Amino acid sequence: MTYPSLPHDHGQNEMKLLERIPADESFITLSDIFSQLGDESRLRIFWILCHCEECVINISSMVNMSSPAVSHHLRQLRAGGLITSRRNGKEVYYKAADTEKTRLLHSMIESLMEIECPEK
Amino acid sequence: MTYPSLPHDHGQNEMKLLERIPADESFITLSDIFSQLGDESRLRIFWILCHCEECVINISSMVNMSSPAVSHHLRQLRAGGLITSRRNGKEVYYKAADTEKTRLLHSMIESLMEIECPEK
DNA sequence: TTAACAGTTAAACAATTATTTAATCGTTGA
DNA sequence: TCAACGATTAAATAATTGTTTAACTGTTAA
Repeated sequence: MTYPSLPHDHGQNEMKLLERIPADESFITLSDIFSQLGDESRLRIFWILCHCEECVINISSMVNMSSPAVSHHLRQLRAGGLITSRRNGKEVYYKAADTEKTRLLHSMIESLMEIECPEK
Repeated sequence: MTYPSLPHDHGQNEMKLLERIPADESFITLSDIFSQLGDESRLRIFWILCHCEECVINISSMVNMSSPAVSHHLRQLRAGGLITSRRNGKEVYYKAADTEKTRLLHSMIESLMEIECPEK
C-alpha cells in the first residue's frame, strides 16, 4: 500500500500519524467546546455555575454585566450543552449540566488554575 | 463582617462563593489558553504536534493550509507556550512544549474526543 | 555571490463575535 | 386585567480574529 507523501520526508512516519488523525468533525466539535470557554466572561459564568445554581439577575450582578449580555452568553453555553436551565416563577435558574463532559471541563479548569495561576 | 448583597437572596450563600472566585487575571489567563484551542485549525495543528515534531511545510501539507496561515497559528501557539520550535538548516521544526500544561491539555483533548466523538 | 528554498511578516480583506440599546415575551401579584 | 419584574430577542455597532497576497528574512548549495 502506498501513501501520498509529504513534501519532506523526515523519516518519522508522518503518514502513519495521518491515518490516526481524528475526523474533521471531531476537531470542529472540540474547538467549539473550547471556544465556549475561550471567552473570559463565559468562562467566569461557567465557573460560577459549576459551583451554584443562579438566576440571571444574580449572575449579572456577580460578573458585573448587563443581563442581555449575560443572557447572550447563557444561551451559547446552553446550546453547547454546558449548562441547563429551569424556570421557577419569574426567574430562570442556570447551573452546569450534569454530564461527563462538564465534569471533565470543570476539573480541567481547576487543574489549569492551579498550574497556571498559583495563589490567585 | 457584612457583604454587599446580590439582587436576590436564594439562600445558598452566593457571597461566600464570591469570596472564593478566582481573580480576573486567572480567568483571562485560562480563557486565553482555551482560545488557542478554540480554533479548528489550531487545535488540529496542536494535536499533530503532540504526536510528532514537524517542519512548517509538512504541517501545511497535513492540514491543507498555506504556510503563511500555518505560520500565523504556530506563532500564536508558541506565544501561548503550547509549542516550541528549533531551527535545523533551512527548516524550523515545531512540537508540543514539554510542560505540565500541555500534557494536561493533550490528555484533555483525547478524553473529550472519546466522550464527544466516539468512533471518529 | 547568487539562486533556490523554508519560513516569517505586513497589509488588506472577510468573517465572526461581543456588547449595547431598545423592544418584546412570560409570569406573578396587586 | 394590568402593572411590575425577570428574562430574552433583535438590530446596530464595535472589536477581534482568520486568511490571503505579496514582500521580506535567513540558510544552504551550486
